[in-house]
Amino acid sequence: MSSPIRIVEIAVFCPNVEPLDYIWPDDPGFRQAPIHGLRVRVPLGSRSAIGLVVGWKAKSLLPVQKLKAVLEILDSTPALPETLCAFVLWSSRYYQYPPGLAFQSILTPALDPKRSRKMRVRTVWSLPESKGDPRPKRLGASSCALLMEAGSNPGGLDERALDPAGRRIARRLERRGLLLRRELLADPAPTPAAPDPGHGSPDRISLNAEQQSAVHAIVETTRDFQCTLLDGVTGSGKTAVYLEIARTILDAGRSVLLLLPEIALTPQLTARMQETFGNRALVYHSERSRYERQAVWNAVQSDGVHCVIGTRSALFLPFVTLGLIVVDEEHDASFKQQDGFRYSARDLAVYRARELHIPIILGSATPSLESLANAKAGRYRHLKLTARAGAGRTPRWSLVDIRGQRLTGGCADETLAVMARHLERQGQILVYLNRRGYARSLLCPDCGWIATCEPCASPFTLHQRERRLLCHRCGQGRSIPDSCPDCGGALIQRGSGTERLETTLAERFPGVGLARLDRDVIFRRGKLASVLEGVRTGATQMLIGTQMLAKGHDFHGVTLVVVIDADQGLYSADFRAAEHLGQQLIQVAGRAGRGERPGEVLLQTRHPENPLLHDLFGGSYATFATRLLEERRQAGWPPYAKLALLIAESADADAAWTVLKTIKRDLEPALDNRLEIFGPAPALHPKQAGRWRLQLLLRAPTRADLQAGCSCILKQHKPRTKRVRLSLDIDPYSLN
DNA sequence: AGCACGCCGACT
DNA sequence: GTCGGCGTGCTC
Repeated sequence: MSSPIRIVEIAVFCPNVEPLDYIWPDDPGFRQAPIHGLRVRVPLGSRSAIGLVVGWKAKSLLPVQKLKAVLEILDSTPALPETLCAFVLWSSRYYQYPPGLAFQSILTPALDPKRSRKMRVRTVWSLPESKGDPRPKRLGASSCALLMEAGSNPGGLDERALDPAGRRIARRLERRGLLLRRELLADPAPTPAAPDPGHGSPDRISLNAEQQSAVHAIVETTRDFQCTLLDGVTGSGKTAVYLEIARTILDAGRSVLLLLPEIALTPQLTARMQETFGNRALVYHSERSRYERQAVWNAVQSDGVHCVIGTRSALFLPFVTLGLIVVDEEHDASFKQQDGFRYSARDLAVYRARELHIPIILGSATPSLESLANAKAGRYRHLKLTARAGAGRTPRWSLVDIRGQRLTGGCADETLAVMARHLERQGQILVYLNRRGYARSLLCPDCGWIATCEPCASPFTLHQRERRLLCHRCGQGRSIPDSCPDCGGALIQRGSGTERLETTLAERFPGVGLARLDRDVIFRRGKLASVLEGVRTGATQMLIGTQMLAKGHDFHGVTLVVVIDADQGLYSADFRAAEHLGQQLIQVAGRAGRGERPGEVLLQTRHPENPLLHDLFGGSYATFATRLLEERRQAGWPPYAKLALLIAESADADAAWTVLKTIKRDLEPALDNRLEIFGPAPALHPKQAGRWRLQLLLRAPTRADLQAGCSCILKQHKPRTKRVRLSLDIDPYSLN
C-alpha cells in the first residue's frame, strides 16, 4: 500500500521568484507534519540549500519525477510563527523580491547558515574504493597533489582546507571517478535560553487634556485594526501618549512594538522607555551585537510580554502576542530599506497590524503626504496634538534674502546681527546646514577640473581637520592635491559645510561656547552624549549641525534657529524634495522656543517669494502639505499614483542603457494607459563601486496595475543578463 | 546566492 | 593536452 505523495512548498534561500516544490519523504525522520516556518535542508542543483516550509499540497504543477525530496528537518520547532511566515511571504510578493531571500534577510544569524559557522555542512573528499586500477590518465600537478593528500588523510580531506581553485579541481576529479565526495552534517546550534523578563513598575504619566483624549480614543478599541495618524506639533508630547497606551497594552498581557527611524540618535526616548518599563523594554537594531539581537529574538518568541523599541528590522521579530505597533516619525526616509529587500517598514507595519487585528499609531509632527492623504480619505483616524507641552510657544519665522549679499562663511550680515542679539540676551542658537565637511568641492578655476571620486562619479568633499578629501558616497579618502593635476593651476574651494561654518562663527564670535553635531563628530569621537550635555548645561551657546539637530532632542534654552540654506529641494526634479524640505525645516524650527522665552526662526533664501516657504511660516505644516498634495494630484505623483523603479546595474553603462531601452520598447505597445514608463535615466547613486546604475520609472494609477507591469518585466527578462543586473524598487522613496 | 559549464588564453 | 578566469544560466 502506497501512501499519497505529499508536496511541500519551500522558500529556498536562493533568488527564485516562487517557492520550490519538494517531496515530503515517507521516512521515519519525517513523521511530523510539514508545518509552516519549519527549517529544512533540500537538494538544489548539485548542492544542498536551506529553506522554510511555506505551504503544502497534494499535487505539483511539475511532473513528480522532476521533484526531489527534502533531505532533512533542521529544527524540532518552526523558526518563525505561522503568522510571521505569511507576513514575510506577502511582503516578498508585494516588493517583488524572491521569498527565500526575503526570509534569509529577516532571520537572525543563528538561523542563517551563511552567517553562522555552526550550521555549516562539511564536505570531505576521499579516494574511492579502487579495484587496483591506477588509471594511467595524465593529470596536472595540482590534481596529483590533491589526490595524494586525500589518500594520506584517513578521515578524508576537509574541503575547508582547500582554496576555490582546489575545490574546482576536486569536483572535476569527482566527475572522473577519482575522488569521492561525502557531506557531513554539523549539529544544529542549540539556541540560548531566553532571559526571564521581570516586571518594571511604571509610574503614572501626567498628561494634558489633548493627550488624554488621544490615549482614550486609541485605547478604546485594542482588539481591532485601527490606524491612527497622531499628528502632533513638536513638543506636544507624543512620547507620553505612546507610553501611556503601551502601558495599557502591556497590562493587558500583550506586547508592544515601537519603531523608530534611527535608534542610535534618539537615546532620550530609549532611556525613557527603559525607565518606564524596566526590563520589559528591549532594544533591537542592527548596531547591537548578534548575541544581543538573538536574545531579543528569543525573548519575543517565548511567551512573555515585551515592549520592543527598534529600527525597521524589528518589524520582523517573531512576536507571539503583539498588541500594538507604533511608528514614530513615520515620515522618515529610513523606514524604507534602500537595497536588497526594499521594503517600507511603515507601510508593512500597517499591513501587519491589519492582519493581527491590532491598533497601529503613526506619529509625526510632519506626517508624510501619503499618511495625510489616507487620513483625509478616512482610512486613518486623524488625531491632532496642537498644544505645546509646558510653557513653550510657537516661534516667530522670518526670511533673509541673500541674493547679492556678501556672505561670511555662508551667513549674511543680517543673520550675524540677529545671532549677536540672541547671544547678548543669553539665548542659545542652533545653526542648521545640511552639508558636513569644510568645503563642498575643490576645483580648478582655470581648466574646470573638479576633485572627483572615480568609482562613484561624485565630487569629493574637503575635510579640513582630517586634511583629506572624502567621498560622502563611499567613504573613500584622498590627500588634498597642492595644485590642479591637469593644468597645474591653483585650486579653489567652493561651498560651505558645517566644519567651515563652525570655524567662521568661532572667529566671528570669540569666547562663545561652540559645538558641532554631524556624522563626523559623532562617529569619529563618539561625542553625541557630551555635545547634548553641553547644550543642556548651557556651556554650548551655539550648536552647528546637519539634520541630526532635528532628531527629537529637547533643547530648552534655544531661542534662535538659523537655516543657512532653505532652498535645497525647492526646485528639485524629485517629486518628494519639497515635502522633505518642509519636514526638515519644521523639525529644526521645532527646537526653538521650547523654554519660557519666545523662539525665532531665520531662513536664508534666494527665493523669498516662494509660496511653499510662506506656507511654512508659523510652523504651519498643514497648509504647506495641503498645497503640496494638490500639486501632486495635478502632476499625478504619489499618493495619487503608484511608482516603481526598475534599476539596471552594470560596469558597462551602455549595456545597462540598452537593456532598459529594450524593456521599455517591448513593454510600450501593451501598456494601454495602465502603466507609463519614463527613462532610462541615471539612478539615485549613478555610480557605485565602479558600476553604473540607470533606471526606468514606472507609474500606474493603481497598485494592481503596477504589480501587473512589474511581474510582466520579471517574467520576460532575466534579472541578470549581459553583465547587467536588474532589480525593482516598489514605492521608491526618492527618484534621484 | 552558489555552483557548473563553456569558452578563451596561457602555460608545460 | 591541462589549468584558471570570467561570463552565463539554472536550481523544484
